[in-house]
Amino acid sequence: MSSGSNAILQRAFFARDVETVAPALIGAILLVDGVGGMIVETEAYDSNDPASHAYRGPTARNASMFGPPGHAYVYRSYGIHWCLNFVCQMGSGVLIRALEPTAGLDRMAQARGTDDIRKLCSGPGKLCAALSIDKSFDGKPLDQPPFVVLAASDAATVGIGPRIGITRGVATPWRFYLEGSPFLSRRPRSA
DNA sequence: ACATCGATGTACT
DNA sequence: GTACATCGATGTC
Repeated sequence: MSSGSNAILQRAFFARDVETVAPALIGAILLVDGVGGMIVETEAYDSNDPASHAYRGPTARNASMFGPPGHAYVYRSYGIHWCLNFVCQMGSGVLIRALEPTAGLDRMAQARGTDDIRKLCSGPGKLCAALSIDKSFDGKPLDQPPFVVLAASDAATVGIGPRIGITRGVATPWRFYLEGSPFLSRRPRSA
């Protein structure tokens, strides 16, 4: 299948503006301890963006967003779920919202309590549960174990739309997804 | 199809 | 006290 070599994405890949990195991650592979799949949905957040945790500057929670690019920013959402971001240039990050599961399906099913492949990783909280990602992963480099992030092997058809679940910055269309994928957190509005 | 609700850490007013 | 980058369950049209 892969026409390319599925190169490991290094720090330089992430050290760009999120508006560029977020769509470039569609079709990339994310594994944590060998469990994961293909990234099919992302959102971009930068420090000028009122929807971003980084908007009001560094705090204890968002410190990783102001650290070096190519690292993880993991935060707790609504007091319950964990969510994973890839840190890009200073104070910006890409929220990983959905995966198409390809590796370690049995371990994901156990962690999520369902066998339904479409429900394993179809949302930012779900995929962290499926991959057993928690706060202990915050600040870890993405180009070293337990993370593996591989470049997309084929050009993806990337859809663009408004971000989900925010109340500010709603006009900025920074949600990116693999067109037609059945593994998204929500179905995009059809044209 | 949509609306509402409960679970609750972290940051804000 | 209120809001929130969520999810799953429950209720209604």
